[in-house]
Amino acid sequence: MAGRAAEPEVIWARRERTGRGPRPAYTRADIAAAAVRIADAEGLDAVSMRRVAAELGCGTMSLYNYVARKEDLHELMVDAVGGEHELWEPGGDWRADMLRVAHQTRALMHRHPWLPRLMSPVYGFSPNSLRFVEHCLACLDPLPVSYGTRMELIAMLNAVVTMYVGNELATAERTRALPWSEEQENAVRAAYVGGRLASGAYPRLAAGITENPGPVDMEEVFERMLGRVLDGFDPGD
Amino acid sequence: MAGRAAEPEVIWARRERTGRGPRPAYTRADIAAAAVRIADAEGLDAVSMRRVAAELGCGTMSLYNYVARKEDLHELMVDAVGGEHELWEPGGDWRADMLRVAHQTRALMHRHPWLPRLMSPVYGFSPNSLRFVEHCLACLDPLPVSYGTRMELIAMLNAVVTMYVGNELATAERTRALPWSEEQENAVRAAYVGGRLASGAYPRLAAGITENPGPVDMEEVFERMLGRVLDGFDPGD
DNA sequence: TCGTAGTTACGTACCGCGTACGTAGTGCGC
DNA sequence: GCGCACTACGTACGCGGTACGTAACTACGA
Repeated sequence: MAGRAAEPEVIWARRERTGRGPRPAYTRADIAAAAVRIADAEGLDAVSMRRVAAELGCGTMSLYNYVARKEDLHELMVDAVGGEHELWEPGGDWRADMLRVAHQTRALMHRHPWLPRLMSPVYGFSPNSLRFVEHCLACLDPLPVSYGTRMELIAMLNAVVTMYVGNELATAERTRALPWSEEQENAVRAAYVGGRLASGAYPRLAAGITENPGPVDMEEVFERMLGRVLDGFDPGD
Repeated sequence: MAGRAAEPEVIWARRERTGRGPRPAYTRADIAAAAVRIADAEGLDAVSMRRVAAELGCGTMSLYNYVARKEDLHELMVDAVGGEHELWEPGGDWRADMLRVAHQTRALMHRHPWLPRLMSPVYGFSPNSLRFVEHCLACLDPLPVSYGTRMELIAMLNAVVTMYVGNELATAERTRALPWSEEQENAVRAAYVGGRLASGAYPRLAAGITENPGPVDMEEVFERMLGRVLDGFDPGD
């Protein structure tokens, strides 16, 4: 009957400073930066409330004055690195501009390998996310399709980039905690898959591997993928 | 100096029964089924080693005879529901067949809302995953492009479907643990975004919302997306 | 045939996690 | 200048993954 109201909390909807009481010792930016520093250096799993508090030099529970849940800390992190996106004046060639966006996103994720894991649709409303989408829309001004379609383009391009780079980085991020190296893990997996393919149960898969046994050029694949996504939206004038 | 070897462990590479010692009380299928049951009913976060062991009726640590890490349990889950994919004799129309694959995947994810979260590239080697990819390749037999390109098509389609359905389900899965409803959360977010848009800082975003204020038909969007992905690979003969 | 080695089963224990709660201190607004 | 809303943070709870030790059990080599 008593208890608390249990109203939905969206961190961006609450102003950072309320006026009353002692001035907070840290800003949201400070906290986000500390968390990002830890995640970059030690992986996302090292980002705990205690660890971030220690990094800041304050008590663990003090963090809860700034964020209601750990998840909000993640939102702060995503927004913070989203601010690293360089926004330029679109040049009129929407295809070139969107390619540049995609490459920038990929670079961002390489700088912060934990980012793909935190890329969630529900985080799409942070200040820097809004800015980013607005910038994409500006790049798409010359594209003669509805806003709805433009949004779909942006969503799809981001999804594909996130998935692609997530794949690129997954093993690396994963094996960070494990007692063996990425190469060892890959070797064991390759040996296992090789054995399965040799069983003859997957003829096409085997043929695919045979066709191109060497390591794939990931840059090339990425480029091709982007091209295909954009093709799907090109009215072809 | 002593310690253990610390060799990479891939669960699929080790046979289920070794012959020596008492016969195991459960099969991998039993364990996977128990975990899936819990995840379906109570969400992925309810799937803990203790909880799964309780569901099976055995001691917690007994599970570690079957899986080396909790992550392996996740692999078992993904593989188990992957077995629900219905594989048919491809009919010669690769486009229709791949659309059917995509719709089936989406249905699978709706049945198991935790699946998108576990869809990781490193899980791509389980028996049922291999079967699934082989089946997709069979569907693509009529498509006159290299195996490499076919693999890229499969990867991209799966990525897009996973992202799309993940978005669809994210809030639902997320708010399961929270003390307020999905509708309340959405309302608060919408109010916040409305306020930001009213600030005038994001004119194109605002225009986009104005253009289509009603709720979007997600089915339609899904269909359009699939079409675009496939278009990108259609040589057009 | 019979050890014995490789397994299974599982209780106990450790450490780290997110976070509820209570208390003390602080400074703006009335 | 009083009071209240806020900050700071120590303590504690319950739960998580899992290392480790022990006891029972069974297929295999001698």
